[in-house]
Amino acid sequence: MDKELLLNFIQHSLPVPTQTASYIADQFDNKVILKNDYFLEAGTVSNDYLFLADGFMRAFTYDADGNDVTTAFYTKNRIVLEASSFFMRTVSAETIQALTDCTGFSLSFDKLNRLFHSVPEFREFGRAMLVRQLVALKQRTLSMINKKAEERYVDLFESNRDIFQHAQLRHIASYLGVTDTSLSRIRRDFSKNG
Amino acid sequence: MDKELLLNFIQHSLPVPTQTASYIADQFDNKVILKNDYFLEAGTVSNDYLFLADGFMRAFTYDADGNDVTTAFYTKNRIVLEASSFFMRTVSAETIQALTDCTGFSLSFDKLNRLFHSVPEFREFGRAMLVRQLVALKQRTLSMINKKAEERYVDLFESNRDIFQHAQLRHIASYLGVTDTSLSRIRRDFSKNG
DNA sequence: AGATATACTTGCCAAATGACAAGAAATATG
DNA sequence: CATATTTCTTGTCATTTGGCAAGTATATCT
Repeated sequence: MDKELLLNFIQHSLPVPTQTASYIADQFDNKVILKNDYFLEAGTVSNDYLFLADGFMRAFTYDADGNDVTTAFYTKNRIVLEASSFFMRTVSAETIQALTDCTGFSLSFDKLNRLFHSVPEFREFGRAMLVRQLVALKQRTLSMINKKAEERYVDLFESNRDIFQHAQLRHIASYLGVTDTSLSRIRRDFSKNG
Repeated sequence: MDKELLLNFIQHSLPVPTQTASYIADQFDNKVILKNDYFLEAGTVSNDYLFLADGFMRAFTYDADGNDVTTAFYTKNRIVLEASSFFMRTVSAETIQALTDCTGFSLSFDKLNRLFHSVPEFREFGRAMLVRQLVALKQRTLSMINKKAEERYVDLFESNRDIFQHAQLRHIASYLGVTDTSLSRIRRDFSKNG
């Protein structure tokens, strides 16, 4: 497994010389997570920042009635991170699970902090990481308020069609804030009228 | 209006010499927002970080049916900020409104960035600010999933009783994710059984 | 391929929530 | 202080959504 994709990602995120980018990439460890295995378990502290080179994951928690609720999907060439637990060193309420076999590159909390000290430019990387996480969460929160489930479904379908290739409809349903029964009805109406 | 409260807040957030804290505090401008006026309007870019010295505010947006939905409450001695718009320089989907006459100290985006350059310790302040915002948003998002409205009501009542002194019940209702009708019923059941 | 398990759709019914309206209470205004 | 306005509660009714179960389709395993 070579680190080309990771190197690409770093250079795309941060304007640093190739040499520095290589040094940063070298701090990452190879990570393999088999289908259905966990990258992070609820009740534990997240200790790894992960660049997902290949595969597909989801985060989930449980609602007040004990139903499994998907809170996020992660696709390849993107970051997998439960930022709140990772940065605050608190136990996570969410579990992150591989939905297909996954490979990627992980950076521990300690190594990330060492990079902050040894590579000054990397601090900007940290700041950008936080802002990105915050913006993504905010957008999702707002979309749950100012869009109907049907609209969120269409958005997801248009923008992230690959999710439909990997995730089960009940995972997508709970991500959209409805039951699988309701999603079924949304899909029926959508294929008729939409 | 003196800046003692602000100075206090800064020194509590950041281990810096009094002189440095004073210098930071000097960058803030006095801000007065009268009851019902806006600190931030939806559709504009947030340009101010605000330390609320006195008063009470709320943030709100509209749902798909056009209903006003409260997304946050802000109490005195705390920060008022729409982080996503402020840091990304994008238009805000939320409006932040004073529910009582408010006074505080604001710092513009430019001045904040200048502080990052002129006061190295301040960068840690920025990082901590982002993490706090992220954690708060995450906690709220999760509580909307894994607690019932009744439980969120009790939590809010126990932890933030002053909100009930200032906010209208319909604002609290939408913040909890229910209509004012439902909140009325929750309160009735709560005063009977709880 | 055949058998078994899992996932998806659909209909029916129940429960929860919202919409609306009327009255009571609280607050603001002249 | 009296009136007007706004907010809160509560009842009735309608709508939405979920729960459940049966049937269908799809995927998995040997």
